[in-house]
Amino acid sequence: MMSPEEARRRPPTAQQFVLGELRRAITTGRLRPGAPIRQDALAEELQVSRVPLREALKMLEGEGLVTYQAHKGYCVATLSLDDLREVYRIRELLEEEAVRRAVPLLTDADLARLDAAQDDVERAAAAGDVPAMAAANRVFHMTLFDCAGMPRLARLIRTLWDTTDAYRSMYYGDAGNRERVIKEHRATLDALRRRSADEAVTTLNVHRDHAVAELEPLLHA
Amino acid sequence: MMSPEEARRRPPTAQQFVLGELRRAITTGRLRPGAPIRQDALAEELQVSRVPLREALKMLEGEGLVTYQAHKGYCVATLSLDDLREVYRIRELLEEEAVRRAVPLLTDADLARLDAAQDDVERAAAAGDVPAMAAANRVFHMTLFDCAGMPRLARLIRTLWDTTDAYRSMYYGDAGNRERVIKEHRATLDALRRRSADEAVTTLNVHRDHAVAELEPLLHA
DNA sequence: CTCCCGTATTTTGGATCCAATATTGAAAAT
DNA sequence: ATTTTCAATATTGGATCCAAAATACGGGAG
Repeated sequence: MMSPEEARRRPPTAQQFVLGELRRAITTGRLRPGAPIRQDALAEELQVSRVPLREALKMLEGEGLVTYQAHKGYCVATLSLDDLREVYRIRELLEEEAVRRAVPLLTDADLARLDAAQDDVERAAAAGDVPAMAAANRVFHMTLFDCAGMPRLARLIRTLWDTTDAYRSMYYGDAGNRERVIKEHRATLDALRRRSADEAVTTLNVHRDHAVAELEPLLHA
Repeated sequence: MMSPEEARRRPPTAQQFVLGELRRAITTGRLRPGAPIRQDALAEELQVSRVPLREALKMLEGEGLVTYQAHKGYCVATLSLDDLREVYRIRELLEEEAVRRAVPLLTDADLARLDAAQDDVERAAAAGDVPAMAAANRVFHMTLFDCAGMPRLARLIRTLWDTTDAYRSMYYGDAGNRERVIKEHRATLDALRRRSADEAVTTLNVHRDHAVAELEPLLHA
């Protein structure tokens, strides 16, 4: 038997539940990049059979979060340096488009939501809560991208973020990085309030470049 | 028992076999956009159980080729006019990047492969073989994109092509379109041989715009 | 005649079971 | 000691079976 609140949150199918759990486990780093995924053990841990687990894994394979070899199984995907640079380059292209489309459509309500998201980021940073900050940061950016009114574009960007989330958490471990992120967000918000797409794009590009510069060394380990 | 040739072609797992078959069925239009997918019937038709079929469907869901609703099942995805424009806009961004990266890296062997691909396109066009022309056209473009040395970018572009393939086949039904495609490919090849990224990008943009202009009316049906 | 409700049927979701493949380890041959 | 082979084990792949949900259908009330 499940408690009502639990039942409300839990997705209506086991595959969706497992998908969410797996995504979290990978993007938070609880499942390390490169680690093989033992279906039996994972299924038991999540209290489901292997069937919905395998469906969830196929989904993640499509998104590039796990790799698959026939008859050998799934592994958490690893990122090479080239992969990292490629992902960030593609993000640059897609996110610029999203921002340029979003800026003329921004409503006051949108700006308020962005402010609220930024507050969450700053609160998490002040508390030194790294996972919370990573989550809030993501909400901040996705809120903006969603304003572009291009759902497929937003989805692509999301999956690109997913592939590097496991590494991004490390980035927020550093207090200096946390502070810089906040400043850069404020600059972005400022540009958005002034409806300057060019400036918003520029500040976000700088923001991204800082992240990739910090991330690169971590990939050699 | 399987014949040796058949065994060699057929993927090592049923899920991969089904994935290929489904992809073909959807992109060639044998499974119509919007059509619900009856798992039992399809599984029997492909001579497999529902388990590998469902794994393949999850993969296609991730790529956006089918839609899924819990407890209701899968349908072949349909494209709205907005979807079409969005997909082509994203393609424009990503393909421009791919071409600009590819041009300085193009070897004579690459150009020879592109020429060969173009020959296939023209042969299929002369024969009036629409599916063959669609396939050859795809090979032509992907050959170029693969030269960029950005595998993730190429994969993204491929999945974007997949989502519109079902409609693109109609495009080649028209003889005028077939002829124009050939001309535009030749212009592109010319630009590539002269190592002019700008011109290649321009011709490909024109090429794409023609396609989307022809495709738009078809989406109202 | 229309609408609503309850039952029958279809279809999907998931668990278990068996088969096929890969991996591991130990014994034997060089 | 090293390598090779083969058997034992672990793990994945797939088929069948059962449960749960949605859809379709038919009867009754208004």
